[in-house]
Amino acid sequence: MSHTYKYPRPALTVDCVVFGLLEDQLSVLLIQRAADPYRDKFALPGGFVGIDETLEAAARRELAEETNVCDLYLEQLYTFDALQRDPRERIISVAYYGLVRQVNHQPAAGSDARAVAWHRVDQLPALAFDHRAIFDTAYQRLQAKVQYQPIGFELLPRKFTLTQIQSLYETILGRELDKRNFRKKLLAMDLLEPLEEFSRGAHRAARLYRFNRSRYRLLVKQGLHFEL
Amino acid sequence: MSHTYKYPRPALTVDCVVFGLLEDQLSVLLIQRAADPYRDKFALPGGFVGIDETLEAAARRELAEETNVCDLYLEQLYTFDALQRDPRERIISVAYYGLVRQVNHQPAAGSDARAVAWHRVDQLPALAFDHRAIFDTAYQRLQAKVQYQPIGFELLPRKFTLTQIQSLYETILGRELDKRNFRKKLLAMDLLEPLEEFSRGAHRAARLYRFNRSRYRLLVKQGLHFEL
DNA sequence: AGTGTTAGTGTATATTATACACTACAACAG
DNA sequence: CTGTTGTAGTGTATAATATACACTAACACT
Repeated sequence: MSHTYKYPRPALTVDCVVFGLLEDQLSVLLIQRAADPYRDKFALPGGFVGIDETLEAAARRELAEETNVCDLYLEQLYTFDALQRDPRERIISVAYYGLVRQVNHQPAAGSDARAVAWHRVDQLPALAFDHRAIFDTAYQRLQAKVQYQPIGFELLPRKFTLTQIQSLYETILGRELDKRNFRKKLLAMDLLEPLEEFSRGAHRAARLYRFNRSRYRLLVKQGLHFEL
Repeated sequence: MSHTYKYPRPALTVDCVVFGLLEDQLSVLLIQRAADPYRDKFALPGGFVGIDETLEAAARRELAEETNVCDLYLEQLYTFDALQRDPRERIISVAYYGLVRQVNHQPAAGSDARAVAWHRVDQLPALAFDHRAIFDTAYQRLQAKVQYQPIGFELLPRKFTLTQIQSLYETILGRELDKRNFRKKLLAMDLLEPLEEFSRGAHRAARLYRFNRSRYRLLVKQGLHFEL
């Protein structure tokens, strides 16, 4: 199981910036490395790309192996290529960012990872390699994207209240939004299906909504685009 | 000069979608392949990434070698990773898109290329590999990006008239724009320096302008962003 | 001197974004 | 069972922005 090439090739990895809501705080999934280099340091989950798998498949495999997280929205972010980003050898890494709906399925440490945990984006520890730069790129992209594509819903449960989604947007964008204007705009897009279900708990119950994915696809086809 | 790795690695290439204006038509730089696979077919310029060069450096090197084009705006586009995109072996390609100011420096065929030429984007021939998909992605990105970042200027000479830039935008976006509104918005951004020079030719001379890059950077820092 | 072609300019209207405050309802405590 | 507390839910007036639209100015050429 050894392979010879005429010219030396950069190694190829994927790294994943997975966002989720932990106690209503935007958080990122980090592992603590079990091996050198950067042993014990925090890092993004990721690993080498097999010869017979797509990048996205590699990202999903590594996430499952290292963190036990699966079934998530994943999208390619950027390819990081600095010459010295890894002290071992030349490694080029294709970064993906992901959104998970429930932070329920507790992440479980797997191979290569001493521990896995969610970390609030405003309280990140120092990261290994150039992972801080990768994270920054992902966070910027999330902030930009959330304003013109309805990906925020990927972070919420399938049924949610308008208040929930508003506070999600406030968390991501880092600023407050006007309740009435937010609801007006959001409902005007006609992407949310009101349900006959209501939230339970102390205080007045709020109506639950569901994101209508097929309606979204239809609107995109017709040239209309979501903008918040 | 032979290298052994424990596990097989995908090969890594860069491909470039270089846009330019040829006779006022948005065009793309294509080579005609000199070697198999896809010998004689049209393709995007590109090639393998060396172990000691960044992706952008590889893109610039390949462009210079194959097409003699240099000094251009270049930006990473997307990484293409389908399993069978190359019939020879597993190759992952990082695509870049570029904008060149003058289509003067006639492209000259170099290694790997039988011929190099500009092709209007609305009259592209069939392309080798998955290069059609790469081109489509690049064109979409250009159309999207031109509306919120002033990259269009990279396609024009350093001194240009308002009519020139308007018709450039019309070409890229594929629709007509209102002259007065376009000028109003563009000038309101305060990114163009009016010069005391005028175009020459048949008919009334038009004032020349210059893009003020440092002013642009300043505005971006202050949170203001270009939007057309 | 006249003709043809492009350069250059302002205003009125429609659309969209913003700012803002009260009532309705449910749970819980007493 | 009633009062208190905390969240849900709703409309309008104003400001800002986008759009639609037509004529005069300047130069080159005949």
